[in-house]
Amino acid sequence: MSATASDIALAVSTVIFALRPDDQGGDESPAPGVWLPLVRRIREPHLGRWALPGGSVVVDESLEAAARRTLAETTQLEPTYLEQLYAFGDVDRSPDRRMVSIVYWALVRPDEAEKVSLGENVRWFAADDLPELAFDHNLIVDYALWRLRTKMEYSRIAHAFLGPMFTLAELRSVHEAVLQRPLDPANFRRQMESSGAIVPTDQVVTGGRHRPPRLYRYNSDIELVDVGPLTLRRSS
Amino acid sequence: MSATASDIALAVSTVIFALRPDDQGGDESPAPGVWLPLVRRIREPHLGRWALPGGSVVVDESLEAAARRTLAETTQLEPTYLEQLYAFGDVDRSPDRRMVSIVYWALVRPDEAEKVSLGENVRWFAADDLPELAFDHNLIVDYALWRLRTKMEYSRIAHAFLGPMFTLAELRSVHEAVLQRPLDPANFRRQMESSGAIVPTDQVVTGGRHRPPRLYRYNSDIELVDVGPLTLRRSS
DNA sequence: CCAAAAGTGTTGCCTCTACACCCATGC
DNA sequence: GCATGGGTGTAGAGGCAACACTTTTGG
Repeated sequence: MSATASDIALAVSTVIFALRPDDQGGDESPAPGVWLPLVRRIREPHLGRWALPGGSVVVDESLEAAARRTLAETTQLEPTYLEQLYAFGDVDRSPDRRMVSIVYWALVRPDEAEKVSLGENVRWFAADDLPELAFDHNLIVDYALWRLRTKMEYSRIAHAFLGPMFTLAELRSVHEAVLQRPLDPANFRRQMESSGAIVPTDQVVTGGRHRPPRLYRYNSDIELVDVGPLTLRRSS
Repeated sequence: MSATASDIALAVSTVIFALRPDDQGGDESPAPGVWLPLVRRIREPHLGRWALPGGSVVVDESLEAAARRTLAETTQLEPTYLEQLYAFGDVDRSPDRRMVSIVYWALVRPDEAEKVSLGENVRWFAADDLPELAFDHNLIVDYALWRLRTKMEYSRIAHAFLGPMFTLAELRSVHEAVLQRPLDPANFRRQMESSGAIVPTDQVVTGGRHRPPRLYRYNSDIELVDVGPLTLRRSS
């Protein structure tokens, strides 16, 4: 009950999602799946196990800044989307000392994902085929996946996996990869168009073996209204 | 970057909602509104201002347990519903030292709400007519209100404001108070019945000036599937 | 009987889904 | 021409809002 500092360690961790082909050396165009990078622990507890990237919060940075910093330090990633997930603080979640983790979840584009410096201690894993992770990180990833899938259905976060311009087929394949089921191209098109979330450009993609698809851009005016009043915090 | 303890104070706070008549001494049956109890700060910073109930986390209790304990200590309330809201950790949210607050939000029944020991330092406030609160607590309440209203539309949390048995009119008045708009009794009945969330009992309420309404009970089998995989944590 | 709230029926609108069909390009 | 994915049209099912209507009580 000290008024100046606590005996509880405060950390941030981040679940970063990217879309990658499920079979990297196999077929020419396999359906993409959800992957995430993990880092190997180089100290006890859980030495050698894979864990979410993260670290301690420095006293003069916000929680979100801490998430971005530790993410860059461990994986060199700069996410296009970053949102708080949950604060995990059960008493026994770390074997050696009491630890409270503020967990964020993030999305990165495939080209950004390539910048991850792979090595002995950083690797990509398919989100639905993880080993036993350190601490309660399996539970955390499950929750983050649930949030990703839930939010993909009612919100417009799919563009965070893509570049500034994209075809409707690309956007649809993002949804299909996350939701793990095929979507009707015709209905998907109408839903996206009527939502006002995307804006057609006057450019098309040539070079395919078929009719050239139109390129779209995200409509930044119609911003997602699904974070509630917390978006106001950015302006203050 | 110490590995044992941080210079960051860790606290929990809770936004507790209850339904109360908006005009307490006025008309015979005014439409109820959303109220919350606040405590007056008895030390700096923000001495004298109203603030959310809360306190420090003890090293051997979970975050949720800390929320329940501090809530009981300051207001004697034991909520029927308690869920984590958000972790607030901006650098400048407390003027004297760095503080990270894990905020919960809770619902209590009106009869429970009466147990609050009112006095100089604890008072109920209408949620849409608050004074300037300590720290960033106005923002926090706004966010909690948004979550309450959003969740009321897709989830079944309204019963947390009621006792074990209730009429459809009572359940509807809870929705109307939270959503601040009238609902069609006929359509509301069908939505609730078809959702399977409520079970009719064989009891009715007599004594009114009209046809006696049937009493309903909540169906605990169909539990809310809207918290995701985190509900599994309770069993572990 | 009358007032008032409980409870039921019905209609029309809107959205989503499934699927048929046309369009534009490379080969 | 033909294969392929881009893009449009459309009929049926289901959900929801609005509102008319019947039922059951107290006075």
